[in-house]
Amino acid sequence: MTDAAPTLEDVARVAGVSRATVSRVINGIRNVDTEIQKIVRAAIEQTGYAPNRAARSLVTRRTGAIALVVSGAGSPADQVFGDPFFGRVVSGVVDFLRGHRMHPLLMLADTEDARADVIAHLRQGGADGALLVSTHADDDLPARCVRARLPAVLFARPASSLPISYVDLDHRAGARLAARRLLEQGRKNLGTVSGPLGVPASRDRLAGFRDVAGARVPNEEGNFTHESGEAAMARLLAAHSDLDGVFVANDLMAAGALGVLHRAGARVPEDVALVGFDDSSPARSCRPALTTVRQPVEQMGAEMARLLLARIEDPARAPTPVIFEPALVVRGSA
Amino acid sequence: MTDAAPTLEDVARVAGVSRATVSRVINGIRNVDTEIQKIVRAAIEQTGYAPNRAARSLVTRRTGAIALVVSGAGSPADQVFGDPFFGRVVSGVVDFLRGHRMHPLLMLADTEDARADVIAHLRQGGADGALLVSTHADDDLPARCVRARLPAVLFARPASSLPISYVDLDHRAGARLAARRLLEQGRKNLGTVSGPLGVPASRDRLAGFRDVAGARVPNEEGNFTHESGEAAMARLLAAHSDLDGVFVANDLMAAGALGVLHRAGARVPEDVALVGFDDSSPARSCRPALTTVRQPVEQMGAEMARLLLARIEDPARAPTPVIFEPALVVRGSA
DNA sequence: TTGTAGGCGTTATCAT
DNA sequence: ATGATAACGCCTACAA
Repeated sequence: MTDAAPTLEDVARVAGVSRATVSRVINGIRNVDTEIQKIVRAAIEQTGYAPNRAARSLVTRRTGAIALVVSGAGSPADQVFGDPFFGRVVSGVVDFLRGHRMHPLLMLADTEDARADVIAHLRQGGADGALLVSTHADDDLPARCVRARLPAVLFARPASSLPISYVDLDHRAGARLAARRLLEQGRKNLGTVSGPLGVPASRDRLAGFRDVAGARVPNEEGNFTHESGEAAMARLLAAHSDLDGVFVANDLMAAGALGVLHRAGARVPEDVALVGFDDSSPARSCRPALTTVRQPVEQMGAEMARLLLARIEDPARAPTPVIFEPALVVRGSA
Repeated sequence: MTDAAPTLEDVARVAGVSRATVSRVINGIRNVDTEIQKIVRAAIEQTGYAPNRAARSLVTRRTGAIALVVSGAGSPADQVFGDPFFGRVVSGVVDFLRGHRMHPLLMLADTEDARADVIAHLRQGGADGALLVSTHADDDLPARCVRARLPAVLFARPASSLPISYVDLDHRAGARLAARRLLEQGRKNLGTVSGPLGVPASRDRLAGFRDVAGARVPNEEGNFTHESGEAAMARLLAAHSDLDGVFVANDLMAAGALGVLHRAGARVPEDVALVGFDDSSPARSCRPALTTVRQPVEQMGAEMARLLLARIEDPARAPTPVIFEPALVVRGSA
């Protein structure tokens, strides 16, 4: 048993044909005699041949990989990958990609060095394109991809207008759903806990809620973590003891808020109705389970991948935004 | 502006030197005149040159990528990537890899086709090696990697002995820690909720708990999900109403158990002390926060990556198991 | 339908 | 210290 991996040449020799013919068989190109196909396949089997990806990429200029980048200054690895939200994005992406025999290359772009590395990697042809999930609105990676003409698709609309495809949710409409639910349940004294107001999605959700609930409903700002949800809810409760309906801008914070209400002796939903956002796993595991606004994250991830592959296929393709509609999921909390 | 990416040749022409010299500068090989280095760097800057990864891989036989495989029959994408545990593994792996300018290629091997794809990908040189995280004990991917002589490292000891490196936790010792804590708190009537007994880690944790708490302590089997924790706790409570100390084999289930106890009117820790396992995010967000057995998952992920790179560097390297020690983290629940 | 031959962009081995 | 030059393994006109 020699150690060098068999090449097209070896297979061709065993099959008694030329390299070109073997290549054709492997790439499923017609115009190859059925009988010869059999012989070639047998030779492939016998030699244990596996095409060399690097050699193939060199000529096809495709790698079969795309970068899945979590971008934004200072987002510690453990915080990002631990977030159930990101897990859902990944899940949707992987699920779509597998059907196309492609795989995502995970990259964390939390420092300038790391961002430069992402760009370099793409420019070197280390991946055919990039899926960008920014954690901060002022992330400059999208613009750098555009400038370098690298195929890329974003999760969430870019802060400044850019010729680039992205997927997003109609956050504002989602928050309106939450407000209406609370109103329909007869709640009179509403309040809300928003996400960090630096990110567009947070602002949109707050705006949507106020569209329906009134521009003056009190808000406390959180940062999407469980702890911040507890803290914000506590502040809200301290300032407005008569609250009977609360919209919390994501489920993780809502779970925290639920605990605070509980310990304050308020029954949910009897005394205070609570609506979350995302429909992520915490929403299902809370007791009572959360009534929440569903964001089809997996689908959004899949769509991102679809847009990217289309763009890779046709570089001239015009950038497209795809906006998803939220839906209210009614459970026990409101 | 032409469209073809500049090559070594282009840079060489601009700098007025040979391709070889440019290559040397790029790869940081000594024996290059300082003055010429400057000229070459300027030419690189001017041309906007970026080395072609495929061409480089073709000769170096390295890709700079490793496969991070979640393996095991039928583990739906959303369940896997949503698991905070997997997020921690990824986090540790990415963190270590970035220092070595390498990136993980995410692959889900939940069907035979997908597993074959993983092997094929590696054999084709699509990645330099694989990190395998199996969800089932009877996963055959590790054996297939060994057979194909593909560098691989496992998370958790393989079911059947295999010449392959792996990282693992001393689960049994961890469970003993939990049992001792409960005993020290003066608890007399202990019970436990185990993970699925098909997986070695679950069996080890149960065995460890019984080492200290007694071979006959009642157990109810769960499957590591929140819901299964609720169900198992409910069964345990129904059969043993006098329980005053419970060890639940992971935090997710423990969070479920906590809710069940709560609704059953049992105060934690006053009436029933509860100890979890993992020290994952739910442990911190529960109220009371969970006393739990910490598993240094991020470190374990990093070590996996370290072992793999060492093996890639030196294919003759002997397989090594690395076992981590658990630690008790005391919070409010026990 | 099949074979021939050139080229993809690097690295690495030689001379010089 | 630098420059030719030969691989690396594959795809793809083009020719037959």
